[in-house]
Amino acid sequence: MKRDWTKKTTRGAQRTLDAFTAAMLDALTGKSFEQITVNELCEKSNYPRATFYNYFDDKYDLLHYIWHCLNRQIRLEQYEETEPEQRLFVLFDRAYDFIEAHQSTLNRIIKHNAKESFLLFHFRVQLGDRVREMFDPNICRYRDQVPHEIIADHYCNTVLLVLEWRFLHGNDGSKEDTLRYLEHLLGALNAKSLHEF
Amino acid sequence: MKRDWTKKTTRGAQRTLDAFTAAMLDALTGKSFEQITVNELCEKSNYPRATFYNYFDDKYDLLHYIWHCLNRQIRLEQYEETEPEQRLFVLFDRAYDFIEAHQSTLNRIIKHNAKESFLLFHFRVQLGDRVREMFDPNICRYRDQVPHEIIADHYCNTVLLVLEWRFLHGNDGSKEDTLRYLEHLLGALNAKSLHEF
DNA sequence: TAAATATTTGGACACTTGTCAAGATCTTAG
DNA sequence: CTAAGATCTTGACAAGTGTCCAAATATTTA
Repeated sequence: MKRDWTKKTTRGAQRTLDAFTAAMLDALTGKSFEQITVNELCEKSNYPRATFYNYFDDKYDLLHYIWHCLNRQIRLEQYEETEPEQRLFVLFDRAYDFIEAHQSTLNRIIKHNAKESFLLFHFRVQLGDRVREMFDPNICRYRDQVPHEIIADHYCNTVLLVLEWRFLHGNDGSKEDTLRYLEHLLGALNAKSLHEF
Repeated sequence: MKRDWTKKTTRGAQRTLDAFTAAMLDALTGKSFEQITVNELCEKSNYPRATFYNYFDDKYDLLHYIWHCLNRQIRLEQYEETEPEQRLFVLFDRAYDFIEAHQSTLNRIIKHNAKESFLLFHFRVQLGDRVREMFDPNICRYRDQVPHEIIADHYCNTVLLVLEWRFLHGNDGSKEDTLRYLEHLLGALNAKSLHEF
């Protein structure tokens, strides 16, 4: 990470970042991530190698940047307006809709990256960080019995589990079905709150 | 993966595999995985580069081999003798004891690899594959309400979550405490079976 | 034991990687 | 509009990567 992605960028820098992002996403629809080289990304985007390294440490860093941008598109800020017990549903709802909207691109990518399970791993890590903020110690129920970090990670894991089952493992099914699975797995912890919704 | 690790190796081959394993583990106690080069592993183990590439595709492949060997040391075969409902406890029990036995080595490694979260990711993937075998469709309860792959992954995730909290995130606590957290998180799905144990 | 077969070794090769510093170009405040 | 300052481009570099092949060594088979 050569720059702070949360800071504003100049128009020129944004153009360059967008070009590398597009080059990577384009490359990913044709081959696996491991096969992609920095040279190739520079050829696709018509930038010299040194420019790439101006922005990113390596191709993994670019991937993290891309996940970061996509992650930002999942708007979870509204959870502040909702009851704590319903934040889990907000997370599921927003993430489901977001992934569904990008499903065709996603399918093209995983077609060539079925075995590169770490590809989406860092997307998961980043989302996990945000979810952990949603379920801080003051909000988590059962905080006397189980450490709140465990609760937060467990929520995050479980939401991502059902989403990955639905979108990554080629399973069809309605949003309602998927939600039902989620409710079942977390039944013990907050059955009431989810069912009430 | 240049060879089938499940097949028997000759004495000479085993000596070579052991040497590269030792070299990698030794290197990992001094620097991060990313900083380690194949050249370095060959110098440490006094083997030529070509020999390394005889056995492994790259350093990631060696890491997978190491996880594979460690994974084999966690004996889960006994689950066949137990009631299906208690297999989850067997998994927790064996994995806890195993990690505890290797805690000092583990600590030295994560000291230099705190941010390389993918380091243990593939260990997790491999263990996940074994856990999925433990909870096949014929065994999982609630199989009519939630797909069994989801149940199996959820079990695996949750066991690994509490173990990672305990051993990777620097939290102290007894095995009993850790088990209690696990029971709580999975309470809805099999509270009875675990409590009965 | 000796010949046949397989594996290991060392060096050479083409390629990728990440860094650097000097120069070119774009931005923006005055 | 212009000059200072920021940003981008460029080619060269040292080091790492993965493959190949022929010679050396080890293992198996007759």
